[in-house]
Amino acid sequence: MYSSLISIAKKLSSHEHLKQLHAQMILNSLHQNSFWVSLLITKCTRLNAPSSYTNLVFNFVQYPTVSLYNCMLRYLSHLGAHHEVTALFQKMLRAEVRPDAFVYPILIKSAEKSGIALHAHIFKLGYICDRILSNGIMAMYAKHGPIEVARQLFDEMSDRAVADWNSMISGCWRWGLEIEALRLFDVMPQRNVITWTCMVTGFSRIKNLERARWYFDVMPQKSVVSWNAMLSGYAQNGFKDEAFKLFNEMLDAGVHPDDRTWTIIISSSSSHGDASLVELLVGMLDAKKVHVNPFIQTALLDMSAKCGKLEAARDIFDELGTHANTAARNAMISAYARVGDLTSARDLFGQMPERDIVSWNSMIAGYAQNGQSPQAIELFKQLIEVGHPKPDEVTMVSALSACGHLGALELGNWVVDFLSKADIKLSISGYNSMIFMYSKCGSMKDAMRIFKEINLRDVVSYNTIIAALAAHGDASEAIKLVSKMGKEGIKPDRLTFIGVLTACSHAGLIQEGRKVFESINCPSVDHYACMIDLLGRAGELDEALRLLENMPMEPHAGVYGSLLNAGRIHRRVELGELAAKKLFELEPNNSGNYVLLSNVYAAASRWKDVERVREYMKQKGVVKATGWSLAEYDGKIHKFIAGDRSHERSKEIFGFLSKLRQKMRQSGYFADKDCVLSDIEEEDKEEMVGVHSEKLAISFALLVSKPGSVIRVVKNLRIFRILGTSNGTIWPAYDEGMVYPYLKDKTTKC
DNA sequence: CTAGGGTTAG
Repeated sequence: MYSSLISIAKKLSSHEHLKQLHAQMILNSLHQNSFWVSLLITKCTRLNAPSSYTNLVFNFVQYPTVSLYNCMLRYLSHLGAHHEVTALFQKMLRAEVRPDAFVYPILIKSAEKSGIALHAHIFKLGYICDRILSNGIMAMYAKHGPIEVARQLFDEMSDRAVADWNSMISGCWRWGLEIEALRLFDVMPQRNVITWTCMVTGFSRIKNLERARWYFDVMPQKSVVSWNAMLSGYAQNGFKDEAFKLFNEMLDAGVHPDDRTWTIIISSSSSHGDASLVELLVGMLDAKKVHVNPFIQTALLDMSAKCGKLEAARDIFDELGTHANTAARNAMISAYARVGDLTSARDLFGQMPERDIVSWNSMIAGYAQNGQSPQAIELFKQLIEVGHPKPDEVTMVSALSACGHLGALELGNWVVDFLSKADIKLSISGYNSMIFMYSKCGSMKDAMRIFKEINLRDVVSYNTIIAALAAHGDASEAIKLVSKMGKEGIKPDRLTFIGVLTACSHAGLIQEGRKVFESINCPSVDHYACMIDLLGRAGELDEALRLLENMPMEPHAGVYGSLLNAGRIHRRVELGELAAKKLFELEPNNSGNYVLLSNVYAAASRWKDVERVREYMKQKGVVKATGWSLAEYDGKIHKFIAGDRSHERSKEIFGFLSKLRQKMRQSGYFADKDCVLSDIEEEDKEEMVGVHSEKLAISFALLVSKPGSVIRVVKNLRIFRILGTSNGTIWPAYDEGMVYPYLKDKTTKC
């Protein structure tokens, strides 16, 4: 009677088969039989059956035996449902089913993965003498800390098995006790493959690939796990070529890659973004008839997405169906975010049954990288409100970057404050994003402070601070830093030179700029654009033109843009026209170019030509991009669009603006053109085009400000600090450094 | 059913 059941059980390889078997069991009235249900649930574990189904099967049984409980606990633990493990264990105790020796290793493993302390207490009560259990408990402390407790248990052991040494060594590596791990390795009486593999992963983790490789090479035998460990070491540290080389060596050595090997290889080739590599790998998987599990599928999904094949990624995602775990969903979210489809990303994010920190980070970064900083910050605040999962460095990098793009210093300070209170450890990239935030918000002092405080800097740290100095026109400091980075053994890259050249340009340092330009090994188009900008701004327009004509590559829009701007500043209409002509070809829809050309004519008082450009724009259907400004007030960002009345206090703002103007006119006050509130003559034109966004922002700032408060209005590089309404003084915040030199000394009183 | 290796975010 059971033979047909056994034959079904043997070939179980899909969820469908599970259902078939269960149906047969019901037919044979075996769905109450602990033995058969155990068998089925063991299969469920292996095939990652959904918990809804497995729970159904389990709940059929009225009086489960100990071993059936064990199977179910193992299933839940495998699934990562550690709270359910605890619950089921308690249910088992309530049902007066006496736990046998097999249940504890399952519970310990679950406790180990989840760090649920409750379990540990249960075992400590009397199972410490069993060597497997004592190892389990020690391993738990080694993994989750405190490592000292693990050490104490280890020292108390009467006779230590290799497994105990291995757990302890692994724990030492995990908690950064490199020296102790090495010492234990040296003094232990016996070592096995696992011990050696521990050393390989240990050294990989601290990025010492050479020593990791040394242990890998000298180990007496290797298992697939050892190969995987070494491969993963290379992959995680960005040594893709070495990973591939080792993978080939592995195949040559006749070692069969397992599913984890494939996962590592696929994910490490993801960053290549090379479509042909996808085909190669998929071909290999086919040829070797590899069973593609959800891990491999997720890696494939991610790789397809990174090669720009969103459709293929979505296909894999749909194929995964119920097997799509959090990681797979996260991969899909970032795939959408990468192409800018934030709606789909957010939909998926909203539908997730469980969200881990990667889910939040993917979504927040998605917003931050697609120019939607307010949404990024909004989501970050939501995460803090929910309280879990705990934000990590990646979260903070995105949040800080969003604050930086908005110029929101108040928010930025809040994020930094949160970060230190939550005790989130930062690496170089975390500090770099802090430097970025401060410098974008105009707090050069803080940016410099962080830059000096961190003892490890990389090329990104330097590029960030140099770009900031460039924006402030502090060229001498920028040049100093380049030579400093040389002393620290950091090689300047493309972006470094762009930064220094920009700095020279803003400070008008032609000689220094020339020297820097000549020192660049193989200047790119961007470097030429910077150099032409530098020469052009400084008035050396003929030299700029010569440089342009002798470029070894085709100039891009940036190069002509620099020339056009130079033509405007120095009223060289013919150069401006030349540049504009090229720009209209290269970027026919960029309204900025048309505006710039009309400014060239305006600067030369050729009003007819100004009109002609405007006509030309209309004729071509080019719409001038709407201006916008931001004001940060009370931790919130207020956005103002030119001529727009959508702000909730719009009425008051417009009223305030007109009062302000009256006051200015009465006092006969007149300031020059760069002061936003001063260009009264433009008022009539505003009737047609709408009020400039910056005026709205500043009016708002003045309206809400209390004496002594600081309100920041940010647009491009201009930050206004409001000292109070009593005398209504505003000025560009050059005290914080964030202005071009030509804005200096432009203080307005209203 | 002790100890080593996997997917996703910057």
